[in-house]
Amino acid sequence: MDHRGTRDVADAKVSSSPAISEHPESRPMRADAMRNHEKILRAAEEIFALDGVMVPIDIVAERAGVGIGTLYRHFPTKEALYDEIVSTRLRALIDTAQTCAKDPIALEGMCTFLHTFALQASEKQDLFDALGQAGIDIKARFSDMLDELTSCMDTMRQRSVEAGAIRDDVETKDILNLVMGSCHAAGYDGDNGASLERLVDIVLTGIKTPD
Amino acid sequence: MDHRGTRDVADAKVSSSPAISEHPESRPMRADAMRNHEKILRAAEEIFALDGVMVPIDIVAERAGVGIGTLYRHFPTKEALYDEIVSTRLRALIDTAQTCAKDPIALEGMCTFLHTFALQASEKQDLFDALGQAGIDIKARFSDMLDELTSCMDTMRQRSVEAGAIRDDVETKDILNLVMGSCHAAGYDGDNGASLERLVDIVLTGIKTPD
DNA sequence: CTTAAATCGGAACTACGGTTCCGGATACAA
DNA sequence: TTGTATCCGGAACCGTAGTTCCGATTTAAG
Repeated sequence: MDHRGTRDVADAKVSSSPAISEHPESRPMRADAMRNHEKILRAAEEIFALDGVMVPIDIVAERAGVGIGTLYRHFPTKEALYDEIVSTRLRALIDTAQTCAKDPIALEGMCTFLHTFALQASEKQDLFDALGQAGIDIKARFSDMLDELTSCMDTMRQRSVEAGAIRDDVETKDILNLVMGSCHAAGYDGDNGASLERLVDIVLTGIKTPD
Repeated sequence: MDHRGTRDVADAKVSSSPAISEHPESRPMRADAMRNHEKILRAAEEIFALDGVMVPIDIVAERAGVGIGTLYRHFPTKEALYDEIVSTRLRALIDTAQTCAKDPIALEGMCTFLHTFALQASEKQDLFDALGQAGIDIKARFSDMLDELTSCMDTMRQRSVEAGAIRDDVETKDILNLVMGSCHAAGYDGDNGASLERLVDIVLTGIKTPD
């Protein structure tokens, strides 16, 4: 026992160059605009991670050192901004999942992934929100990515079951929600990392086949 | 394995007689007023259970067949109404916990309680909200009851540990949050009961001492 | 039946968060 | 340097949810 890992993965930066690609014909975005776009993204990343989806939009603008109007020029909607951030994070998580799903030792991959997953969800409040809490509609927004993620996890689960490593009567989504519960537990104590690892291990113990 | 139970407990009715006790001197509450008080409480119970804390207050009034003004006459605040409902439910849960804490077989009591707890939290959305989600401030409102509940659970946990039945490195609050995670999982599928039992069992397996 | 106190109902007020709009400022090509 | 297309800022607007207020209605005592 002791499946730490958390690898390097899943801490990608939100980037993309809005200057180009939008309308290949027109002039590139003005320098100050690009700078602001970046500042907003940066601020949103920090604030959403800390306070989640519920934070008022003007807080983000303020933090970015930018007016509300400017923010809305770059992102037509609060949701649009939120999407940008969360989908990037989800994308990174999916990449991790895909890697883990290929681990020669199925259970090993599962453990690694769940720990990474838990860490990310507890560090990034927005991700956490998107993954479970909040409105159902928010979930719908990322449904395709969610499906992709779930399907990766299902691969891990199935392979582990076939290897006789975990119980065959547990659904993938159950595992996911159990881990989310762990995040919730660890989150509200300011209790960083330490206990989260332990909780995830409890869940893992629970889904393993009894020796 | 198969610790069902869910006993009879924990389904108490919200009651109390507002007519008396308020001002022992003054006249008793008018008949229609008492009827309305009751109707409001009844409606709130149903709606909060179904939709949680977030439901607009006028929905409750409407359901009770009463004007908003009337509702506010009886409960000066949305929170007041919410308090009434949730604290009654919490009280019932504490009673169950106290009973379970006395079970001669410590682990048995723990299992019974956790299943009851999970069932209640998943059936009564408001209880669920109060216990975890939502704002931290809501939690603060019931802090003394929460403490009482936690202390009961801690008794169970400690006795189980002493009996060598469960791991000694798990905190009470961890257990609670793990179970909440289960509720969350079961809740959003309209998946009633069946899978919830299974999830709680997973958690229980996870916290037991390896054979 | 009369009448005053208690209660009812819902329009209106308040606070808050998202979004729009437009006069003024800025970048940058000519 | 100048002109203009682009961008900035934040006041104002809108919808939503909680709460207050007061004229209309009802209870029940005399």
